Amino acid sequence: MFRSLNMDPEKEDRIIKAATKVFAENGYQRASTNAIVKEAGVSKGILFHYFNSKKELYLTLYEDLSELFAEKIYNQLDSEERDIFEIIRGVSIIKFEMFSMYPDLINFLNSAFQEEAPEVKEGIDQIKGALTDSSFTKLFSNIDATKFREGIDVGKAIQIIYWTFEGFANQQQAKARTISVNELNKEEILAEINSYTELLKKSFYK
Amino acid sequence: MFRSLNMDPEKEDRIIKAATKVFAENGYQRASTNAIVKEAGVSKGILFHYFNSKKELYLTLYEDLSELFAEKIYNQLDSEERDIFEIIRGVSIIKFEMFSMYPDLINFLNSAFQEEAPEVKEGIDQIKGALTDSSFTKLFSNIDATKFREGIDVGKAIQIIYWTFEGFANQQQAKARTISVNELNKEEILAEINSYTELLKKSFYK
Amino acid sequence: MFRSLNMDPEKEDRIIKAATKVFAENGYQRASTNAIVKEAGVSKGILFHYFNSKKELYLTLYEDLSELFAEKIYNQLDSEERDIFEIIRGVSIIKFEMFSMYPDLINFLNSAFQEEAPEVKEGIDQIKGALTDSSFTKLFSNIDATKFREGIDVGKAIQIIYWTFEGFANQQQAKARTISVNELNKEEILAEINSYTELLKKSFYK
Amino acid sequence: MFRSLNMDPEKEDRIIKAATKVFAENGYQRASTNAIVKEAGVSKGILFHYFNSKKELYLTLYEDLSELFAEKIYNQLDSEERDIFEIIRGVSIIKFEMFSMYPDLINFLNSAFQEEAPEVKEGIDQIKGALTDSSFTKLFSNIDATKFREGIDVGKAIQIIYWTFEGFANQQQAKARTISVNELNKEEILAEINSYTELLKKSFYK
DNA sequence: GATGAATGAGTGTTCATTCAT
DNA sequence: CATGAATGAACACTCATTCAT
Repeated sequence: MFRSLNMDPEKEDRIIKAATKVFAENGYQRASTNAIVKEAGVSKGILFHYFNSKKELYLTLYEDLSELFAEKIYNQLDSEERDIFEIIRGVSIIKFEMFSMYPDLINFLNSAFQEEAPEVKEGIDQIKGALTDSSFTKLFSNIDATKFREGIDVGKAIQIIYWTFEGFANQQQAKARTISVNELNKEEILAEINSYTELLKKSFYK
Repeated sequence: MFRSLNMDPEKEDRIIKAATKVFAENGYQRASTNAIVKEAGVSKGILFHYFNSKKELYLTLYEDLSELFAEKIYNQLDSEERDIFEIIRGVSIIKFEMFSMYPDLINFLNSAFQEEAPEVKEGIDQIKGALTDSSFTKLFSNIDATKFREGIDVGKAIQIIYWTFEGFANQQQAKARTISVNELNKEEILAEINSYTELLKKSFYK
Repeated sequence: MFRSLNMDPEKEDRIIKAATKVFAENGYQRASTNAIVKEAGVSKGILFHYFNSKKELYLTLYEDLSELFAEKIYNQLDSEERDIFEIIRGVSIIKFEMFSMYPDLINFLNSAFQEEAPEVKEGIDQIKGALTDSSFTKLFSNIDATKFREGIDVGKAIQIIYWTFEGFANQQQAKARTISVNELNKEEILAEINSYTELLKKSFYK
Repeated sequence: MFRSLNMDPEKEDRIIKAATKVFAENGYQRASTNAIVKEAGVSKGILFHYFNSKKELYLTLYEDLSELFAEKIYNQLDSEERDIFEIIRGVSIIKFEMFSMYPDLINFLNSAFQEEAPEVKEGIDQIKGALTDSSFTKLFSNIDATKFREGIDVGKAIQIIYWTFEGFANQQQAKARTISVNELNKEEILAEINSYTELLKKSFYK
């Protein structure tokens, strides 16, 4: 997966993991290459030997993790599914599970989403654009419009649904900073996802 | 408005404007006090004479601009209005107009909203909390629930409406980075706000 | 006492006291004029109006407090006394009492004694020289040499006695940093002064 | 001796020497890292690469030079010697010779002895404590008390002897600031050390 | 006389990147 | 291939002194 010249795969992995963690925790600017090499237990030189600059490291990471994430979604999601709520719930659950398993990955992706540093902003947007075109819109392009009530602008309805789940996810993440996730509130969260789903279905569906 | 000891008001203004701009464009961390004093055309010393630290400058700015913004909202909004769509449309329009007049102010507030730098995060949250309690929730506390259809969870419906307009605003802002706002798309944007309003009303209201 | 041009005596006093304290606690270099004016509750300008520079403030202070101290010694000491032990014991006790009443004064004088900052070092030495010549050596110039045993170099013996009490004072001061002085150890200290006196008398006197 | 990771020993030496000199001449506070790197002819970065802060540089220096000094004393002193005058004369001579060879070292150690800067004071005391316990008191713990005259408090007598030589050393050092040491006064100084020794022996010994 | 706003060189420290080994 | 020593510009912040009011 990673475009290695001659990379020792174990060392590769250590750098990837360390960089993901450090970038996720600090954002692009605050993350120092020193912290990354220290966390990875490798030398300074090797980092710049493989990735030529901090920027390239970040963007490579972003691209690869985004792809990994998209693949996961693509593989685990029933591609025949045409009900938008089922699609979004599916995505939410996959995201939720990945967060339990690879919190750094999800945190990195989220922090990248709102990264402001000009050195990488453009690069992020380009990668995001490419990915969105190739896989993300696909997700929403096949929606079964016949389930919506007459007179409803389906495109806009989909946007509303999307923003709702996005807003909800942000809300949960904000909470998660103070309260640690455990089984108890996992149930609660899923229940609340269902409430929003029901409400939107009742409103938009026939 | 600004707690100046005896600041020359013109110099005060230059510092405020410069800091707002530089912070808005770079976020807390990347923004350098050097860039601010250069932009403002003042000496290094004077900045620290009035604001004791970069952190204090940022937080003072945030507090004052938030208040200014909240006041504007408070003054221009009909406080008798109990229809949530009218409230949110009002807020959106005020925001929109302020962005045309003081783009740095709005950009600063938005960037503060998602600021990650630990030096100021807590401070931002505190100020936000104080403001939200005193004025923002007030906005939504008085909603006329009788307009909603039977069986609809009004609290959740309000959240959806809020997230929708928030998502829309973000979308517009993202576009605005590449395309400059002009009269033409102002009309379009307002039209689209209306479309979303109609759609949500049709779905949630009796 | 202080060479005031037109100084408001009450303001004068506040500056003097504040400067003594701040210099005593921080030494010349670390003491900031800001801290002094803040402590004194006066404006920055007035400090530099009366004393033209930090250096002049320090040296003026040093000179005046030294004189004050020398005067106190001179007044309270029996000038007819020709026994060196009585003289030194007298000085020690006066110092000790002054420390209880004006700790900043004594602390300032002590810190000045070992001040390293080149801006003031020379000035201190000059003042010290002048004072020592005019009053301090006088103290020791009149010693009754006949009390010493035959064959003893009286000048050197006096030096030894002087260094002993100086060393003892430093030792006490070092202790005082951790333990606060109270009545109990005041007695102890005086007792120990007496022991050293006895020992030296037994050794040097006939 | 110095805990260098992989320091080029010649560069190491330059930094050490420069820092010793600059600290000795200015004390902790006034000594600037700029002055040190300039004196050493190295880059700013490298100083902080090896020593993480000015404080650490100072304390490392202090510890190493103290040890070096203690070792020298330990090695050159006859450990069987139980006559306090011989011990102290030995120490004085070693100190004197070291001052001729490494004046900065001795000056640094002396200035550290009376360093007031709060950033390093505690650290100095800790190191001093550790050293004193391990080696210095050892020097005085084995004194032959039988040489002292009857009725003399040996502990106090030792203190007097110690303070005398300390006072003498300070006096010489103060002089040395204005007059440079040369062979001529080396002889004089040793002669004077002998006079004080004789006087104290005559007074305290049987 | 009295104020405190204003200056700008100076401080300790950080950091991405390079390169001799 | 791999190391980590080395660089130096940039950073936030301080401070004695001046001067318009």
